[in-house]
Amino acid sequence: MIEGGRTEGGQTLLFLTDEQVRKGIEAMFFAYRGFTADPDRILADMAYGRAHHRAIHFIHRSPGTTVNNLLSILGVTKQSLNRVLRTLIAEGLVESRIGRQDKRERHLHLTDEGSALEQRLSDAQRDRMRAAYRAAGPAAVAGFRQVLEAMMDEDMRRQFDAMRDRGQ
Amino acid sequence: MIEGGRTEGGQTLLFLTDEQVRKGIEAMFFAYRGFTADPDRILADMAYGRAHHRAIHFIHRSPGTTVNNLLSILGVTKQSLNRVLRTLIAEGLVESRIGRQDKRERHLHLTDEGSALEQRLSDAQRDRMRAAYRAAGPAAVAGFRQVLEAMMDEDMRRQFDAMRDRGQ
DNA sequence: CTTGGAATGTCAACAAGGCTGACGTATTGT
DNA sequence: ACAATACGTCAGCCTTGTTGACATTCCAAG
Repeated sequence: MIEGGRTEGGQTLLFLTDEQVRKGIEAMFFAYRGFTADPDRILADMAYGRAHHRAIHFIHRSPGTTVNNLLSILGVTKQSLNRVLRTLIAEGLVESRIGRQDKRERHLHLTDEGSALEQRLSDAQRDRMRAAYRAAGPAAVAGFRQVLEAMMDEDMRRQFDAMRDRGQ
Repeated sequence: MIEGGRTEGGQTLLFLTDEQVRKGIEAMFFAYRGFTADPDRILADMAYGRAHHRAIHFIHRSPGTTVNNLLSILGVTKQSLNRVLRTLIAEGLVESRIGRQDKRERHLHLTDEGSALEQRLSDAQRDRMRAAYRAAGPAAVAGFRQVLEAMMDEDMRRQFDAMRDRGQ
């Protein structure tokens, strides 16, 4: 599928039909449902939702990140994030430490309990992703990542690349 | 990136590290934001949201589809869909025709006005997708689709494949 | 012909998680 | 001293999801 008559220059002619693109859109829609399904199931039993998952994920990813930083990564308002963060701090999953240089800043860390939940959630999500990766193979995964990156907004791609550099 | 020491058997060893998988998860998160950004911007000016877009998309895709059918594609409750559908019908974007064989069923169609909005929305979304496809190239697109399909739930994949067969 | 079940619609109530606007409090930099 | 920054919070609104209850209409089986 998604083949397309290569020209002599290595270009393709047929793979950009509206139908192909539309199928990509729908694949994205259905895949995202699968992508969030497992953590959602876990969170449904608790008082948390997808928003909590996202916060926990990125705090785990960047321990000590500030509220403002997290805000721009998640792309929500501080009021919205605060509501989530407040419950996570109250329940002892996240710790908020006052900055040492700049005391206005709050640096966010997962507690042991927070890390445990993060582990549970990302295990579920990673299992699915890993299975998909395994089924598709490394070449497909490389293509997958290329297309996703090309699909991001500029700002997002910058955020993403910044995290990638650190993560590697 | 996402390389990985091939063994003699054509298997790979290194591309399934937690870090690689985690990056895939984050790529999915950021890319989905980009994916929905353009239609969301258009809809923000109107009284509609993402739910309306989804309904319109799949009605366009499968004209005459029943409410139940749409329900299972979208994966929401009938009450939730009904609220969306009611406004779309009231505003004259969607037409609901009583079934000829089974008069309990309602067959959904876009009106001209509904088609016009669908066009506007999917043009925006397709432009981004098309740009991403073009930037990544056909091989990457094939991999992208493979991974997305592998990421879906069984039921979703069945839905998706059914639509693919018709769409081609 | 009656009756059970299926498909649909509708009302009500509620929750999550977005949003805006306004305001308060430290703290920092000019 | 004063403006700007980082953060928290209150109040209120919207969309979009949920459950539960109930009415209607129709098909199909007894």
